[in-house]
Amino acid sequence: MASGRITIADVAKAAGVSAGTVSRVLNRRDSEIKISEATQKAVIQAAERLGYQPNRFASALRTQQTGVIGAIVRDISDPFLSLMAREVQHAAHRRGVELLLGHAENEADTVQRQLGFMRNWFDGLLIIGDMPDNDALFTTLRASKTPFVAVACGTAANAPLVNIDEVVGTTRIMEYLYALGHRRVGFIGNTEHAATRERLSCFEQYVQQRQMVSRADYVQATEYTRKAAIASIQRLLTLPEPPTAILCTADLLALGALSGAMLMGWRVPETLSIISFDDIEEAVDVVPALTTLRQPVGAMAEEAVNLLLHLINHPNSDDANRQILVEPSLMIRRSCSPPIQ
Amino acid sequence: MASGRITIADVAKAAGVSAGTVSRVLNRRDSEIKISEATQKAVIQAAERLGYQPNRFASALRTQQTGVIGAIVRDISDPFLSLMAREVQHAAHRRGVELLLGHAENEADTVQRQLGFMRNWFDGLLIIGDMPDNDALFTTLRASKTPFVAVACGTAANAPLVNIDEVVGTTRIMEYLYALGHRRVGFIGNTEHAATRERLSCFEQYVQQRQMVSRADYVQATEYTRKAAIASIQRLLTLPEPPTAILCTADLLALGALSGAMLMGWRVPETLSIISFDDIEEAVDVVPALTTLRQPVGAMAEEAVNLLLHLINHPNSDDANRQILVEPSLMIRRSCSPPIQ
DNA sequence: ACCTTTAATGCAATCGTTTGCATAATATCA
DNA sequence: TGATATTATGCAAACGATTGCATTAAAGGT
Repeated sequence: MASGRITIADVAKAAGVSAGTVSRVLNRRDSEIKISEATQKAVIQAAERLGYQPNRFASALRTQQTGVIGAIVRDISDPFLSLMAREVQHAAHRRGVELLLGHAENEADTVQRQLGFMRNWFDGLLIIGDMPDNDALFTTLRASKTPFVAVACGTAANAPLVNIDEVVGTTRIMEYLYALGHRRVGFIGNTEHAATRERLSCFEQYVQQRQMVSRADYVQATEYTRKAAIASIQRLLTLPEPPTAILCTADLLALGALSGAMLMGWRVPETLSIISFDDIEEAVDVVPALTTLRQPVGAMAEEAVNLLLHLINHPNSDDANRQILVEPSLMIRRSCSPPIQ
Repeated sequence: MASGRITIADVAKAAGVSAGTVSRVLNRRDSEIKISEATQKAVIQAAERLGYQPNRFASALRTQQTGVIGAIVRDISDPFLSLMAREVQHAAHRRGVELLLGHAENEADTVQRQLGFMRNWFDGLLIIGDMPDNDALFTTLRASKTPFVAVACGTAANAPLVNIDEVVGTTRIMEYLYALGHRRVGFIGNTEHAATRERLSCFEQYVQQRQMVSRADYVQATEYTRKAAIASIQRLLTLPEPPTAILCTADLLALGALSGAMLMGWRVPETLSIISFDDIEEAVDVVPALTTLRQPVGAMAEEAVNLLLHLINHPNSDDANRQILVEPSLMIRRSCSPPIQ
């Protein structure tokens, strides 16, 4: 900790006032008890001169809050989630609060550990990405009265959340594919994630409604790794009647699918179209650039931080289950074209 | 914060002992003052039954330490650094201490902000990745007597650090390229990073020593983004006598270079070899899989945490400038082959 | 049986802030 | 000019854990 040695008492002495007064001038929220201009100057100068840094622990002990929020990220090295982590921190800074990140390793007991730890440290928590045992997590949080907001965990949870509108998003993708002429579409995603399940059900509904080709083996439930996506697409492409387009529920999977297809000698988009969700940085730089449904990460991060701050400051408001759905947008690039035959 | 209501006093009352005793049984380091078996049982049971969770702020206020360490990461959505962040947290957990992450946004003032904040909160700090103003940062840290370890910041800093041996690594790469027959090698890297400068100087030395083709425009100083790497390689490949192999100081840059080369119709490794540093997850899944110098992230993370913990527990030890260099290893995959002509 | 050692626990001060209440100083009014 | 309202500050009690010192109770020695 290396605590700066000088305390509020030192500043008080230097400024010739009492400790209470120092405290008041240093964090007076406007329209509170008045302090004369003269003492304000004196205190501030003294504090500056001595390089006073308040001891956050003493403060937290007394006030029961820390002014910092925590974010538990499912997997910090997932490109989409780390982007969200970055934006969320940025948004918090803009609002003048600190934010610290914890990585959950995508494992249930690590999540619990992080949770038990961070709950005591922070004024509120952001849950970023679908954890292994999402609902249990939310229940715990609610029970302990910890303010929290779930980000990018799907839209179904009974909790305050920020997410894209999955139905709108999936439909937009399917409409695009349909308009290009695709009737045989494969699906690759990790169905352990709530959001993926929502996308899948919307996908299936669309396929049925438009009377596209519906085959059970067109849907590949896979782990959320590039490697798994490679295996999945290889399975898809060796089917007797392979799909002409593949919908991946994340750019990460699409990148794997792309590698897998290339390894088998397919060409994207000439002989196979690939479309996905997220729009991570890499999506635009890879060859071919990915056509993907962009999640507006910056806007989502901002909404999430705002909502959390609101919940912290109004513990009993009726926004306790506010669900914020933001609109995604389709970034049309190079990985899709009309099917060949 | 949602502070669990019950305090040590409640536990004391329930167990029929004093608060001091409760404190002693709950965190007795072995071989200290003795407590009778009976009271130990009573206290532990009471604590369990009431679900007692110590208030970490009170504890920190009194003891001047928190039992958690912080890690400032240059850019949390950099694939290599986020891998390091993940491993570092894992290593800390194995050692029984908590670790929290902060993202520095790769900007000098955000670094300062994070620093001023985290210094007061944590027992020690890990600095992960080369920050814009590295040396100033270390000086500040040293001045404030904050225990810290620099990870993946190069080997030159006057600070306790963990890094690969850059000379060994770069030499290994160059020897491999030379053995394949390459004599015209391009270099892409962000020379604002200390590690990159070390690699560059080693690169130049090797080129000279082996009398390979040495041209100023073979060295492309670039930003650390895929996009910038694309631009760099395009410049390299339009040279009158373009290199036959490209050395990128990071896989991220290699991936950009790969895209750039493909866009211009070059084929890797058939007409151009690409080699790099890091070995991120994607390196093995991309097509062609990258030949790259692996940084043993897990081992580095473990060394870093161990060293930091040591510095925290022995503030005046003479390890204050311990430099730990670990050995990298070349992962030979598909992105390099002998030059064509 | 009394004195000394040892073992087990309680007491109370302390860490540095914040904040309700009391007080001193000044201004306002009759 | 004295009584009252107002303004600016000081005082001291929390917040919840840790820990040096004092104390009690039990054990050991002669």
